[in-house]
Amino acid sequence: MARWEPDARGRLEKAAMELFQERGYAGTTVEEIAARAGVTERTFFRYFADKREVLFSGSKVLEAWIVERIHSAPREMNTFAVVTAALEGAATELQATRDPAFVRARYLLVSNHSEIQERELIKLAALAASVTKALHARGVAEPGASLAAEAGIAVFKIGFERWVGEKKMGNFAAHIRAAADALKTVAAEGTEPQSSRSAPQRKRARRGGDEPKR
Amino acid sequence: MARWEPDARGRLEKAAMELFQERGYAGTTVEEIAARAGVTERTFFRYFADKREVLFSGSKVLEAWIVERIHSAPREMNTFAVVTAALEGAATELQATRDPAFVRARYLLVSNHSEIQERELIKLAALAASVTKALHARGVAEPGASLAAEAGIAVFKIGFERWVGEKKMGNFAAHIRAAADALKTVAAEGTEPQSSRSAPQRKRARRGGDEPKR
DNA sequence: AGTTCTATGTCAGTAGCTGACATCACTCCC
DNA sequence: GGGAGTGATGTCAGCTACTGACATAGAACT
Repeated sequence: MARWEPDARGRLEKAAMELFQERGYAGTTVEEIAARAGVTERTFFRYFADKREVLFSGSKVLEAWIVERIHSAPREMNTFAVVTAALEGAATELQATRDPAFVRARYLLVSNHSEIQERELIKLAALAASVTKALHARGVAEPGASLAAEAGIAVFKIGFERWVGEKKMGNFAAHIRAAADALKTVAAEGTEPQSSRSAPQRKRARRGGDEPKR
Repeated sequence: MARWEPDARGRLEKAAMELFQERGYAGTTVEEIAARAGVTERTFFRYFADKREVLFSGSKVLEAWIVERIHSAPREMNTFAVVTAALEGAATELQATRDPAFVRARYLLVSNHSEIQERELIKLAALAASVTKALHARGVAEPGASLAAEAGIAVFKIGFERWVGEKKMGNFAAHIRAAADALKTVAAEGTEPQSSRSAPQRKRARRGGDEPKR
């Protein structure tokens, strides 16, 4: 028999999520998390660099999903399409492998605690950097690669928020596609009347029924 | 005569920047900052919510510049143009009122310390939220408002990085304009071949001489 | 059987941050 | 002009996140 219960990391993550929901993030100490997981505080910090990090085990996986898809995208596909397709694929995979209730609970936790939100944002920034690098490997030049990556992250964020905001969480990838289309529309609006900045505003075209209400 | 030296806040900010550059962010304690500013640690925390916050007095000003410009933009102007114009205006104002050496020093500090970078990112996220709100006030609907705001922030970030990256920092607003144009190009690429995703990649058009080397 | 490995525990210490209360020049008001 | 605030600061005690150094005991290897 093993000397210790296996999967201390997993137990710590589970204990942390439970306690954060029971008592709030600030209201629970690392010592309490460790105790519930049956280890000491010191062990917690061997697995996680700090208290927040316990909530972010999934971010490396997400990044891998996206980057892989960019690398394996057909050569002729244009940059923004590659990015959005990769995001849609990752979204589908995420939805297939994660419990929606967990995803929503974690989202609420993050959006209610700026301390955690900061960490989330830097993870997304790291994701953008990885996407940029993957685009460079496809031969995409600067600043197009960075812009496509950052725009992609914006699309992901907004698509995610609208997905999680649904009463019954539907198709994540569809929300991403909708956000990408909306971004294209917004960006294109500014294209023609650029020199004389007084052309009448065009109405945005309504796309098919995937968009949430609101 | 006054009981205390005036502008404790300013002295703290100055002392902090100096010490962070001398000994690094992690290598300087709040106590040291306070001592150099001639106050106690407790007083530091009366002016700033935490150690990082001492570096972010400028972010409210920047936000105000941008939001004001959005509110006062002509009604007929289209959304993305409003945002980029506001960013360009704020960029010009920032460049006119801040010492480039300070801006660069602060940038290097932020980009070398993930702890500070997290704070920077959440300030930008708050900025995006304010831009979104200002666009709502113009009658822009969701998700276009959020997307335009997030895309604008991406443009600002990348324009800023490329500006600070220049040996001799030139025209900030021009970098923002270049980034905005590049984003439009990137987003437009994905427009036509959407249904059959195998159309040949088009070369991106090179714009005029404002773009930095790299 | 002995050695080494590895995940964990123990302990002491630093630094960020907070609440409670004290101080004292200045100001206001009767 | 004297007493009662007021407001920026100091003092102090304390919590918690986080770290380095060292100890321990099964497990695995030879």
